[in-house]
Amino acid sequence: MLAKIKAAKESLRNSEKKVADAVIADPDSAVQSSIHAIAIRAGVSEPTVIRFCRALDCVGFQQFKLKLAQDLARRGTFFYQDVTAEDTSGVLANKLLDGAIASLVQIRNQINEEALDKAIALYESCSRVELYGSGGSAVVAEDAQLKFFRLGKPAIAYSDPHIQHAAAALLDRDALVIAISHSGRSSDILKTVEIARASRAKVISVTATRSPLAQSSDVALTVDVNEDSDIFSPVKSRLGQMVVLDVLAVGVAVRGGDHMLEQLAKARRAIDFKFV
Amino acid sequence: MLAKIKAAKESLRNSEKKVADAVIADPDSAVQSSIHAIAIRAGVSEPTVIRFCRALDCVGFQQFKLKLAQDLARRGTFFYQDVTAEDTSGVLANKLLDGAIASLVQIRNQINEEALDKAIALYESCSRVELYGSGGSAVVAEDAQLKFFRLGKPAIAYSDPHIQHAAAALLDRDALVIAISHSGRSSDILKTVEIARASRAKVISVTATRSPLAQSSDVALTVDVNEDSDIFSPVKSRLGQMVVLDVLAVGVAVRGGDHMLEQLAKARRAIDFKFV
DNA sequence: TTAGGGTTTGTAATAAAACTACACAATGAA
DNA sequence: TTCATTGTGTAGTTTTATTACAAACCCTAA
Repeated sequence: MLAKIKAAKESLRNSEKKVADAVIADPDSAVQSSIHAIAIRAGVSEPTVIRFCRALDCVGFQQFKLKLAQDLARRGTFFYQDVTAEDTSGVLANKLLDGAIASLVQIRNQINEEALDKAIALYESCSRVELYGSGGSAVVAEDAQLKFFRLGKPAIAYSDPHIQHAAAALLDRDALVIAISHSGRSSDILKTVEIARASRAKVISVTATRSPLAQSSDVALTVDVNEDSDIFSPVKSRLGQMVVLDVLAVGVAVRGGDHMLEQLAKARRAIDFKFV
Repeated sequence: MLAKIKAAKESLRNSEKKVADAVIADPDSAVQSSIHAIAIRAGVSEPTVIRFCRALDCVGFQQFKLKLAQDLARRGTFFYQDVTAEDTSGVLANKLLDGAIASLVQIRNQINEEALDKAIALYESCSRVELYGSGGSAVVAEDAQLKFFRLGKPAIAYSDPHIQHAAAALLDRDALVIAISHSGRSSDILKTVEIARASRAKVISVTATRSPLAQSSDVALTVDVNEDSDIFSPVKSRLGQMVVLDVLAVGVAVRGGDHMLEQLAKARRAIDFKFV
């Protein structure tokens, strides 16, 4: 629509051109304005605005506004923008959400199907799962625990590194570790994984590509995200980790066939009803 | 917007529900209709249609139509698809990520700037924060705690409803509660908030539009998401809640000026290095 | 240059849509 | 049952969009 206005502009009458300029100058406010407001802003009369709409193949002003609104909604995908002290809270929210969306899109484009299949296979051949994550990643580990313990095998999350060490030492070859870390460079988690592997447990890591943690695990589900703009701890990678673990859990569930899916749906409804 | 309508439907009055049904049944024609036409199709009076729009946080019918139109325009980029047992893990991952992305886009389009400003003001005027969430929302509460305790005021998260009750009873007028719940209908969280308000604490809720929890809090930061396709507990609303709380925390931080932002950046680097 | 055709634009009136105020009806608690 | 509260519709008001028409403009040709 905006393109259409620009293209049609030359063939418009003079005062209609003024309308075109006013709309192009600030399309966002145009969709919220009445004919009256636009007429004033363009310095023309109200019927001129209607004639402008008709020139653009719209039956009236309302339809024009609707088409323009839909156009604006579609424009511009999502990208990072740093927040500044001058942003209103609405602008701020949009920037942060755009960033979060952009990072999920990035993850979507980076999925390693092979790793995912391997990870699913590892879950299927294990008898229990332990999830390790500290700091921000502890939250992700707990969230994943909620999913995995419904899949039929014991699942437990530890966030304290000392307890992780102790737990890892008690694992055996039937245990599966899921180690979560944004950077994959924290000495605590590396030590924990080392101990776990010494106990012959399998290790899936959810972390950054080619990080030490990724390299020392059997399968790495990588989550790489542009974190520069995060003020707090990395929210975006947290979101990404949660989604990737959801993918893993759903992947396992789907392999279990319709029966398992139904059971999970039931479980979900029961829990939703009470808790969420 | 459609998700918002679905989420709010239960809390609407009977004849408003008829409007909701009519809109959901054929949203495409709804955006082209006048109040009159929609009123007839839903079998209600015209003011009821307007009241329906207002219930959805729109200032009037026009704004409602505009938002709905934009919503419809945006759909189709990323959209929900149910997973099936035949999906390869790659397809599965794409479907789930698309769904997650779509839900964040929805949230982005629903930001209530006014509520956000109020929430920021509430934080600024409180002396400490308590975060309450159970089940899946407990994870979100913990995540938010990590952010808020860096902002300079004590912040603590409780996930056990009994402890929440006890904690809420001990609050005073300087305390701020952030209550997190997907449905906003769990009796536990409602009871907790009731106690908190009796203690004269302020309450921000992160929950579904017009849910009982939203209605019984001072400010509601609404997160409405289409959860039909989730196999496990609502992942998407979890993501949304986390992002919304991130927006709130960043909003507070930004109001603190450049000095605060620098400090947070420092804190972040220190913690990243060690933990994440 | 100016009279007359068409074209462009605005004014004012009309129609339609959105919205408000209020009153009646339904519902639920005392 | 009565009273209070909530919900819903009717009728009127305001705002917005649209139409009809006339003034202004511009070009061409006498």
